Amino acid sequence: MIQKKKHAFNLFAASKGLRSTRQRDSILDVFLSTRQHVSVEELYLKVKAGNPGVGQATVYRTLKLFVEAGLAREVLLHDGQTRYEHVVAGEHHDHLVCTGCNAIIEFENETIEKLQDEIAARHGFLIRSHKLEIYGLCSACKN
Amino acid sequence: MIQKKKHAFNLFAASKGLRSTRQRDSILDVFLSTRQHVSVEELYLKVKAGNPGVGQATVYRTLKLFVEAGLAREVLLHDGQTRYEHVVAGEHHDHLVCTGCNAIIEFENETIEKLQDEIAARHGFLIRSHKLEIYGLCSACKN
DNA sequence: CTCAAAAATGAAAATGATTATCAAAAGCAG
DNA sequence: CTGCTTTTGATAATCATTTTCATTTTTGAG
Repeated sequence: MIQKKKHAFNLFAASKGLRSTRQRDSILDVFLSTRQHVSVEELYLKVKAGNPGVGQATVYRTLKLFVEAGLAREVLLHDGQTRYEHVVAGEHHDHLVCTGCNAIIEFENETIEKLQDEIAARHGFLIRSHKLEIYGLCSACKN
Repeated sequence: MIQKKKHAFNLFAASKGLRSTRQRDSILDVFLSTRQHVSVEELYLKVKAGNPGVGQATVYRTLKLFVEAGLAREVLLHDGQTRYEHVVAGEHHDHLVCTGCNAIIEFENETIEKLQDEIAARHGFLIRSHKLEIYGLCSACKN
């Protein structure tokens, strides 16, 4: 799976005339080894741990490439930082965000997706992506 | 309706020990006269037109009060600016966001709301708010 | 393998939105 | 009015992100 994603990125890179570099490889490794919703800062720190010379501008730049390549997706929560999550082919999930402890619970709901398609169709709208976030308190925080 | 909202804000303000000021009144007026999804900058410019001395820090501060008072809701789209929309009691809508022309189409879907409640219940999650945004191309832009 | 062109990088400066600071002004209870 | 507290405007500070640009790497042609 990690191999598949790396391959996907290489294909993308080749098709765009992008070059293969040490820093892109290590950012990809770290990203792939990561749990969901990493911020750029978190990623930057992890990358630097294994590869001290990498600058954060490069991490920013590279994450945008991952998004273009379809490996990552931007997630904007409410903390003023852009986070990135893995894109798993054919899968889409949404988020329950706990405003108490910042936990994020993922869920999938096929019916909601279908309803979105219907709504879009009704408006002649072509869906590229969507984002559903439910804010509130998780079971631990609501008491 | 505008009267009702002003009243709501006054009640809120009173209950919080907030004072009634010229700038808050005029920011509220402008906000209420506004179409959906105003950015702070837009609001600031409009307020300044009728009331040149108002500073933008005040507009930022006051909008947060409106959110606390339940008159406004934050909407984060993809342009790096926080926007505010009116809260209409008992009504919630979501957005189709056209990435071509930045148009925003609102919609409501009762079934999606219900499904969200079910999902939350299943996770023991207490919903405070939610946000559903569908990105893509509107009928005019998709060709 | 060598080399020049093109692309990528790191460090630092720039940007843009938002927030904090603080002295002066305004609102309000008594 | 008076005095105390909140609010305000101007400006500085912050924070995430982007740009700039000189330098380093990569790559592909020869």
